[in-house]
Amino acid sequence: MRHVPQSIIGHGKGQMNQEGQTRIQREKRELILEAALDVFSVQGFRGATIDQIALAAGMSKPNLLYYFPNKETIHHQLMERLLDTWLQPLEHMNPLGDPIEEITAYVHRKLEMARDYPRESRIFANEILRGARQIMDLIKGELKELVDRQAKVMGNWIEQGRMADVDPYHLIFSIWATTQHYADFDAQVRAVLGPDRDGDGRFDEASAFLDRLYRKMLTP
Amino acid sequence: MRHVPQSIIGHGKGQMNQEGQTRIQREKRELILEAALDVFSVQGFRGATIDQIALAAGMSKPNLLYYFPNKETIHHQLMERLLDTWLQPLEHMNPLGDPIEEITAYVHRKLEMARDYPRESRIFANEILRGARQIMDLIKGELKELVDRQAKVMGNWIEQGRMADVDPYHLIFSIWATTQHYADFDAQVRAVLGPDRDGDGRFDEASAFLDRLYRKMLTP
DNA sequence: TCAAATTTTGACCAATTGGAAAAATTCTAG
DNA sequence: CTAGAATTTTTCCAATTGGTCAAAATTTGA
Repeated sequence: MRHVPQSIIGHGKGQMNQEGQTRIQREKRELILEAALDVFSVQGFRGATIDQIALAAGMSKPNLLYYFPNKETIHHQLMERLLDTWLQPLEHMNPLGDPIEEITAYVHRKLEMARDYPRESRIFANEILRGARQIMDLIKGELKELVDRQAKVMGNWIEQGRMADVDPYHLIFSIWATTQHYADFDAQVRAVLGPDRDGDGRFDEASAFLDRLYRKMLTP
Repeated sequence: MRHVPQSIIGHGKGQMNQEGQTRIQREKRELILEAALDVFSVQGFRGATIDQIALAAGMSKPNLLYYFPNKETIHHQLMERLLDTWLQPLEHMNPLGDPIEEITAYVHRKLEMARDYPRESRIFANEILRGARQIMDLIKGELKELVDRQAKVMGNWIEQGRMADVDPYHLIFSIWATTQHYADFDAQVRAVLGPDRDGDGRFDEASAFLDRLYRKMLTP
């Protein structure tokens, strides 16, 4: 009989723990998602094959399909978990801090993420380019709520005359755009800057540039 | 015998014109590239099938393959032609004009392109996300040369104290990022702004926002 | 140790897809 | 009109790929 690992707790005289997952299941799922991150971020959803992911995870395709029912589920689950990481910097904006420092700090954190987690950035870019079909619920839910909340914080700052009067939503969009650009369009950035400025130097330059850009814009 | 439409001028007692293309060839190639733009911009390179493109162009798959030898060639040729359109706004920057007006005008033109030609923007985003394998030569050639040239123009403006001292390359990147964001990440932008601000209003808001952003940054 | 449960494997299948070959049809210059 | 060239259609194929299934191997709690 085919065994579905997502079985209910207490089913049979199982050897599962409280989470309904065995040790091996936890480890292998983790391994698969990590491999999927590698493959999806380079190949996109349609371009990635289950075989590639399985290979990257060091197992056979049927073995992988023992842990996830299909490709879409892998992708969706990966997305869900990445969104949290991805939004974290925005959560950390402190309403009690100085507006300009808070926002530029956010810019820097976001740029660091583009540098340190380019795979995550590219997977999102890919998914949203395609219309975000698989995560539209998350975007209209979790993500929108967070943005709405922080936009309100900025709105208050503006009312108090502590930062320039700019549309908070478009401000956030511009921060996303300018920072993620260095991950998503890396190939172009490198090609244009040339082999001279090849190391991670471009991120330092970008950091200085964006700092000036936003300080100037936000100063009332 | 299989006929290769790309035959040499003067071969046989052909009925071709000077360009080595018959009327039908010109029309059909055009039709195919337009259809390919539709399909590739939505599905990406791997996701698009020759069948889909053929259907969109109103012909059969083998018929399409009479005009283009394979999928890659269609994509590459489409890319080549789009790059010109895409770079045009940057060419129009006038070294003799006022720096701030020239650059903000560029921003506005670029934003209008994101609004009016989102398919083109998305195809590029997709290609560059994938490492730009198919157009790296164009990026390192045509595109880089244009950027280098305009970066030099900006460098002169900076030397003359007519605009703030910012890295021209990162300035250009930021303009690309912020404007194309509204085409490439359209799904997210719409979802976050909600159904209220649904029309083309977001582009007007973005236009005002970016105008302020760059005027403030560029003023010495 | 051992039996039940879990994990892995190997063989397999059906659908999709890129592309080839050749016959059939349609154009077009003279 | 007509012959040769260009275009379109029909048929087909091989590779890839998502996914299934049953049997074999391994792990685990008692």
